[in-house]
Amino acid sequence: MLDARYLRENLETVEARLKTRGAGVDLERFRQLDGSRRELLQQTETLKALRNKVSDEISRIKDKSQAQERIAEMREVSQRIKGLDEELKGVEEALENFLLTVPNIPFASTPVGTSEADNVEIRKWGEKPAFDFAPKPHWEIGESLDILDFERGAKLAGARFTLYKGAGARLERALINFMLDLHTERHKYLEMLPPFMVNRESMTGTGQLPKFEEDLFHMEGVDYFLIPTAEVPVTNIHRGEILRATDLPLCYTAYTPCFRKEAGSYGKDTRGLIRQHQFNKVELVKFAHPADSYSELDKLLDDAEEVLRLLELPYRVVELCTADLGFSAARTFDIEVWLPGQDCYREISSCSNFEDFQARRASIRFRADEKSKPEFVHTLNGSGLAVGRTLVAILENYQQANGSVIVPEALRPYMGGIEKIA
RNA sequence: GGAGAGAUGGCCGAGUAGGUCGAAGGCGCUCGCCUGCUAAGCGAGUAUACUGGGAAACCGGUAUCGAGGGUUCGAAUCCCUCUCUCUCCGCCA
Repeated sequence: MLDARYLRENLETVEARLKTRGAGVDLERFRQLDGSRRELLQQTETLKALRNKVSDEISRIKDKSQAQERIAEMREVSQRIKGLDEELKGVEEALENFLLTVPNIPFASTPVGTSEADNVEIRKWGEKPAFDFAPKPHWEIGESLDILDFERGAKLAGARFTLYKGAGARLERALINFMLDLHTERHKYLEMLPPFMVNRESMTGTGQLPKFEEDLFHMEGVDYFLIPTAEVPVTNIHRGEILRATDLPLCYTAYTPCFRKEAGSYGKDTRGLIRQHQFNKVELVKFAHPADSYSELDKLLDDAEEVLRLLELPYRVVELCTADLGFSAARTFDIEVWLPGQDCYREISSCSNFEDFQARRASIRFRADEKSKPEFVHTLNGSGLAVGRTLVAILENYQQANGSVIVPEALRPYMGGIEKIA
């Protein structure tokens, strides 16, 4: 959520910068709502001040029969206050609802673009493997090794669900543990294991609601949502809190499954593990001092890249252009891993700085020092990494001519020492 | 699922025959003084949001005692609904 005061004072600038995202925002509506809010506020508060003053006087009068006239007056004042408050409430709700649907302002240097084609490649790492045979896509490898069962996944739940079997299940689990160990032991993140369902407030805090409810699985009977990413519960850990500046940055990592409806992606990535309703992810989340948030973003990105470097999987980093930026993000770098079976790079991590956008929604603040006023922290997060897609990358990059798959060396301790899935 | 108890400021904890309560007291913390031996004493300060004025320092107004609604001139205090926490019973990995 953007700061109403900042918006009020910089309406044109904000409007121009939001336009680069491609979504037009009618800030005139804001101007109207904000104006009438302040007008109503002044009216009702003036009356309340009067009422408080007279009520105080009444309390001093011993003989209440002497106060009847003023009581009658105040009765009327109270009625007017009630009316104004009701009107004000309506305006404030409308204003709040409006502000909750306005996306974040892109970072100053974010490349301006009109589609994902305008994303900018920042760097590449690793050598694409050379094959003396035609590399297969992971769904073929997985099925012929009998470690991924798409048909039975569909039988159990439906399309976009997969059953992992044997070495496939173990590989997924090994990856989760490998990533968590790396981030906790080497990168010094604190591990969290949060609820996989959250309430409406949490979803609003990170920006999934109110705008994107159709992407979420909602429980029947209770107002809970399945989390689409650990970002939601982990960022909301400090919702409504005031943190100590000396504790920043707070760096958390969490493994969770993620649940997404993938509405609007019919026919897209229908084969294999790329786009599932349920997938595993290890997430990195930071709460940072505003002055440090962009250097923290660089570090977070590097922490995520480290997973691929250790697994020796080729990848590239791209910076998202204004049109491709997520609703809450100010700046985002995607890590894309090389998938030889599909002859393309695919997103495996998305690392963003949300600046104070989520912090304002969720009221996550810090005090620079004892005396100063609380300020909003900057929140950041990134996948470190999407586990299913990492498994995909391993299958495709480490596949052999005979159909087997070599286990990356860094992963072998997590796989009971086995070197090959055959 | 059944029965009961509770939710006050950073923490602890007063405050229910409605007014002088943004809220006693203590702890903690900050600043100053004193003292001097590793601690104590004294004084002052110490919530947040919105909003009006001001260049600013700052001054004023309103709201907030779990959340929302009601009664009343006036509610932390009375009434209703909800949420959460705790205890006991049942069930259960």
